[in-house]
Amino acid sequence: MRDLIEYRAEILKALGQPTRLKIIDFLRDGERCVCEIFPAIAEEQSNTSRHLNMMLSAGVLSRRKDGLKIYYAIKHPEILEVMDIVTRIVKQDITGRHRLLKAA
Amino acid sequence: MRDLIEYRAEILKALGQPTRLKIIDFLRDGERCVCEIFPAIAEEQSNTSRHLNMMLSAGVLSRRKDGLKIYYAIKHPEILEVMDIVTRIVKQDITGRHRLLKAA
DNA sequence: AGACTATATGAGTATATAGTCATTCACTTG
DNA sequence: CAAGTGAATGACTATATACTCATATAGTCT
Repeated sequence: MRDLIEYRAEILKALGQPTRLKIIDFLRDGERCVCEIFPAIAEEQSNTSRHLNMMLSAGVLSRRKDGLKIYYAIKHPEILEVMDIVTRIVKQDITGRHRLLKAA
Repeated sequence: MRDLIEYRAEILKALGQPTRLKIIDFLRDGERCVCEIFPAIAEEQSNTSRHLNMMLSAGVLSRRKDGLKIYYAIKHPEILEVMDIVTRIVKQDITGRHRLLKAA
């Protein structure tokens, strides 16, 4: 049970970085190869590759080879649920801050 | 909209660390003061304080003063939903790995 | 085999993070 | 106001992270 915490942390950490979030957002509609991903998020190929690998070993993404290309996809649909919930929290908090700013 | 990503990443990063996960787990039943939290998770008071502050500014926790004591609580119930989903993913993945190990 | 394309990796750098120990700050109460 | 308690912070260390540039690897096609 000790590792459950580590494992959960690994997944959440994998999601908690802007470049990786951009990747997740881009993969929302389905699998994509690296050659599509790195231009879409405007990052270097090598940097993108490292982030993809990191998310793969965290259990967030899956990988499929097809000839020269390697396709990554979001491994669990629940990941998208998580993202949606977090987006909801953020939006709530932002409107909350506006309210505070107006009050000040 | 640029900041939405940063904000989401901040929240997820705040959740993606074992010590902080222990805190979240401990706060599941409601607010607790620092003096209850750090013994419960077996971490130093100062380290605990830093993590609490970090999660506070990430928008994950809320804080309430009462005399000498400071009570922290999970700010959004959705955070717990996120934790539940991630736990589900982990358990799925672990049974998946067992299957793989047995097959090997 | 040789040229080509897609992805991964080595090496390096700059910055961030988690943690510790000692101290300070904030508040309460005698 | 002095003593005491609970929480935050300064200073430091060790490690991890994100990123870049250059190179290596793996697969394809002629």
